[in-house]
Amino acid sequence: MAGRDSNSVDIDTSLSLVIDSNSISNHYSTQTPASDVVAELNKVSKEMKKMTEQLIDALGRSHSNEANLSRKRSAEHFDVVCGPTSGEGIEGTNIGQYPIKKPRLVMKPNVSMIYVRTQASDKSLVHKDGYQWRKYGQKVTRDNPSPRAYFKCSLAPICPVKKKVQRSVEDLSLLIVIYEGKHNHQNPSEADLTLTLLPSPTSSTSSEPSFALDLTPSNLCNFEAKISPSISSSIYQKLLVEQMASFLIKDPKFTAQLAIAIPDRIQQHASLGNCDNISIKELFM
DNA sequence: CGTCTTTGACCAGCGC
DNA sequence: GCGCTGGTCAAAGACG
Repeated sequence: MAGRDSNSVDIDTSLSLVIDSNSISNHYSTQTPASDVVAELNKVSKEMKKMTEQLIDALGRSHSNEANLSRKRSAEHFDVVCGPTSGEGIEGTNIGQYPIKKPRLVMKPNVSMIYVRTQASDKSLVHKDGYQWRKYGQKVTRDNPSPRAYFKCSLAPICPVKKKVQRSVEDLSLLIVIYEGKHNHQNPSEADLTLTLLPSPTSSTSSEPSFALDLTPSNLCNFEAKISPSISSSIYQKLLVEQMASFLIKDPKFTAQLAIAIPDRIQQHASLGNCDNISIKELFM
């Protein structure tokens, strides 16, 4: 995989789409009031929309430069496709004003890429995402002196997901993680993160409704789609949301604050007689 | 002893 | 057909 002459180059250099888990962790301190968390959620949702537009713009520019690409293996045609969007790819979409050339339209389904900021001193290619991986290879590629590590989901062959991890050639503290496929099982580390945001039959006696909020990344994609319906058809927004969500939901401080904030907001809506079938968007807007 | 990582060899796709 | 390159395999070693 050559970062220099694929779509990833523009993401890396001009957009700098990087999530720093440490900064998120510090940001949502346990001292943060619930109302501040709600305000932050609003802010984050707006930023996500803005970043999505920037990403689409950057990718569009990279597509416009594709005619200058040197020879490339078809397998090297990088696919920025997120999550369970099998068959969607970029095919058939027209990102902004930039046309997409046909030869690059052969996309692998269920391929996504994330950037992870790590300690610059950390030379390992370990990226902890909650799933268990088995390393099956490592290779130094032509365009990057840093080795690329190949991982399979530890549940293989039941789970066909693979991931490739490599340090950015331009920023050694940046880890590029490319996922291929979709897990057909639950993330072990997320299994206990499921709160309740659906009307519960057992809560009928209480004035405070019980809810179930599924905080798995796939569902947060839906959450984001509600936030910005104008670009909900974009496949790239899922990439952004999954990346952000995966960090947010793994931060115990953030989830704790969210657990406090949600019932608080629900109660506010309930007091306005407005608690049936409430969406996340309505809850925080 | 079982599991995981390392690493050289091998294979397949692509351009020339 | 050949060389280059990325991806995968599998034996050997490390580790708990």
